[in-house]
Amino acid sequence: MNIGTAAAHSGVPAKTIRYYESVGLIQPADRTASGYRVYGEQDVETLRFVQRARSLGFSVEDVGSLLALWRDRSRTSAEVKALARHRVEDIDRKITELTEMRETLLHLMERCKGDERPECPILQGLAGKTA
Amino acid sequence: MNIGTAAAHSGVPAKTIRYYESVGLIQPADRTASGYRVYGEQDVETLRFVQRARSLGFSVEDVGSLLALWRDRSRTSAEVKALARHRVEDIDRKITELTEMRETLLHLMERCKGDERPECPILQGLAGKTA
DNA sequence: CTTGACCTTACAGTTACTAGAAGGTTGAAT
DNA sequence: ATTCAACCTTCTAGTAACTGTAAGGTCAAG
Repeated sequence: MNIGTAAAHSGVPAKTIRYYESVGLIQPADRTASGYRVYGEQDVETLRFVQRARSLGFSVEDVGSLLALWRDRSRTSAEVKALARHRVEDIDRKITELTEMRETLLHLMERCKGDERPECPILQGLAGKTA
Repeated sequence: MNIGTAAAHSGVPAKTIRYYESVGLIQPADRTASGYRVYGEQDVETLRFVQRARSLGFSVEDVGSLLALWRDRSRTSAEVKALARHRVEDIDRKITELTEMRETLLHLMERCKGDERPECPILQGLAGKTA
């Protein structure tokens, strides 16, 4: 199948597939005589794997490691679990950070009337005035 | 004061100050005869404002709007509050997304022994096998 | 044999900086 | 007067992970 079909089957845009190939995340596809990339079922599966891992927030580089582990029959499940654990820790850090931003913003908004008048504690807060 | 001092006082790195100037977020600074940028207290305050807004996750473009509102004596607090509300909504969406990623990952990890054996439900899950 | 959908490469743009290179300025110590 | 470090200047390029666009080749159908 051509790249467009592989894209439709895997959920990864054709452009992105080419990009992944260019950065070495996936193997270069075979080509027809005229230069078209050709994909098989196995390739589509790999693409789907990549897609799921990316959607869980693994970086392209992480996905590379995950793919290597996926293909390595001798790897231990501990290695994979460690990567997943790091990812969860990253996520936790981000959630904490976002939650703090949210609190601060809500706190500022609470005191802002949000009417036609110019007085705005939000801007005052951003300006650093404790007012 | 020179850019380094302004950087130290505002918490915005000198390089970043130049960058903000180059993209038009802040006004071009005055220059000495030899070309050094010169800053005053007011500039440092602006920089601090920018820094706080950025740390709350407003984009540089958003901060531009915020700065305009900050300087505009005739603006209504409703305008400012609307920007803040959008930002909170963005944050909420991100938190939801991250929480979902976290759940999925934890769910996969739960079933992975994480020992020396190769069996790994995490990889199977990423591969799309419901196993 | 032309049309339209598909494919190819290559380059620019996105966000918000950050690193590095090459060189000029300043102020203090020698 | 000179030297030295610490500052400043501009410019280019790199980061993550694509996405958009241009210019052009290919394929199957009518």
